[in-house]
Amino acid sequence: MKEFGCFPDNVTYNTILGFFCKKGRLKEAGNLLQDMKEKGLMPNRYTFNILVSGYCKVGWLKEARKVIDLMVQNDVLPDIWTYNMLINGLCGEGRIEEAVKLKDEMENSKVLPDVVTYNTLIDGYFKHGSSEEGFRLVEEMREKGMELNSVTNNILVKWYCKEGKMDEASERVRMMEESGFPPDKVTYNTLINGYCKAGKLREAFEMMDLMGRKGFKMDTITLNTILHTLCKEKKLKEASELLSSASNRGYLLDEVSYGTLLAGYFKDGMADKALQLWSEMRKKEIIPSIITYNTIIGGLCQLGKTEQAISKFKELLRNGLVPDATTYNTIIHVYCKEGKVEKAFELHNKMVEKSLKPDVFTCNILLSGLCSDGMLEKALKLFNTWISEGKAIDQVTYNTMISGLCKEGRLEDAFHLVSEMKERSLGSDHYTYSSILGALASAGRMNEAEEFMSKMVEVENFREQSLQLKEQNVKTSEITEAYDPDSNVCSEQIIELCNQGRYKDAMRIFEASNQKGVTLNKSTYIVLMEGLIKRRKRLSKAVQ
DNA sequence: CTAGGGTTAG
Repeated sequence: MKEFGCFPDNVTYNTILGFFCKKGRLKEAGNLLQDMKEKGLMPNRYTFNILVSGYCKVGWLKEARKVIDLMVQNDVLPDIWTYNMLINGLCGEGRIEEAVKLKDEMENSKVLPDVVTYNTLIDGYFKHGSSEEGFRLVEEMREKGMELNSVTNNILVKWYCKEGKMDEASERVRMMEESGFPPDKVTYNTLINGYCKAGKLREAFEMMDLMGRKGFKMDTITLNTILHTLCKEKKLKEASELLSSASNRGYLLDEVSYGTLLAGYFKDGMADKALQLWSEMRKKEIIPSIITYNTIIGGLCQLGKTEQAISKFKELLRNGLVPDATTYNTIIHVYCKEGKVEKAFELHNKMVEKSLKPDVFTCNILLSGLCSDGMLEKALKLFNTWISEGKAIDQVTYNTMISGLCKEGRLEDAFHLVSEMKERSLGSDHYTYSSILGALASAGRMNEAEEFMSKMVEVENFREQSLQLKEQNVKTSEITEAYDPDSNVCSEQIIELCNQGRYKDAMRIFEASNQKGVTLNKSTYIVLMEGLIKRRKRLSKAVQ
């Protein structure tokens, strides 16, 4: 009896443990493990592996390694699952080199890498920008006589989609049809998402049709893809209708479905709808993941409801969820916005304490916080430390520093960063332009402003950018941007003056708005810059 | 108990 009672208990525990780990609810997982030990049940290979997977999922790799040590102590050797999960964890952190090293280590031990190992690494390389290495591993698989399975192919399809190479993606799918691994549900969902992201909605719907004809029923992920696309197109009403009709027609909705619409509402300034949806979701007992919590916290922060945001943060901790980098970044951001830079840094330290690595976002937020709080020197120091430590920085990092320097009138330093940016092949954009332009205008150096513009335009693909922004502007202008009246009035005036060819006057308004610290619409900068270029051409013609 | 599709932040 005892023996019989014991065995199913262990399995039961493992199953529930797996459920909690999958959902990122580590606190509950920990409690359960404790409970298990108290009942005198020994963790087995499954138990250990479940824990490794749980820790890897939330990025606690050190803890995952500790579990592995514990395994060895208990005479349970790590198996192919353990290795693959750890490799996946490393890839998720962008630590591909270490992951590959682990694969080599496996080869030396008796656990040989399998197709899962390769797929994990290939996807890791694709996700972190080294597609050549990814393809090299595909070659290595072939050399070893390993067959590419549908997961491998789906990884490739996804990569082509991400690169916007939809023709090559379809070609890959055609190859799959001839192989032993025909396209599956994931393949179709990947393609549908690819077409949606590329703005080719007609093709996306054709693909949904094809998916159905191939006998695959639309699932939650297909629905969520469409929901996301509708939200992106600002068709919130349609999205909301889809959500309720899908639910009525028996489709399963999950926390991602709700999270998607929630984010859509917040982005579109419909905060009350968002909050309403949140309580609707809670009523349906759909448990939000860390990402959904991030959405609501971000939304509340945007509304200036910091207290409520913090209370949601505490709530997620109580629910046993593990905050991720985004969670910390969001709260660090709101502290910076409120001028509580010290509190922001405290949280940054907490982040490090929890072995979460501050990323580009964290850096950018802190830099902008320091700059707008009049601590430019500190910002510069942080910026330089970040660079000397070889950490990743991006366009936004440079733009933040350039803007900070420009606001203090340190134009020469700003110019220096603009060229440094180019050296790192990070392109300038309208943020860069507007900072420099604004500083030059404030200093009354109009001629240089124009000169700077035409110089930039020669190098960057400015025209394309401006076309893109104009397109975006058509969409956003359909919805009233009511949140900043100052910004709208100034923007309209500037655009109107530019249309009349009165660029000098436009610059004057620009200068004034700049001094007041008013942020203009993206498109205003573009219109103004184009105007300045036209004027410059006109002047140079006149001289000739 | 591991790999591939959908959600978040500057």
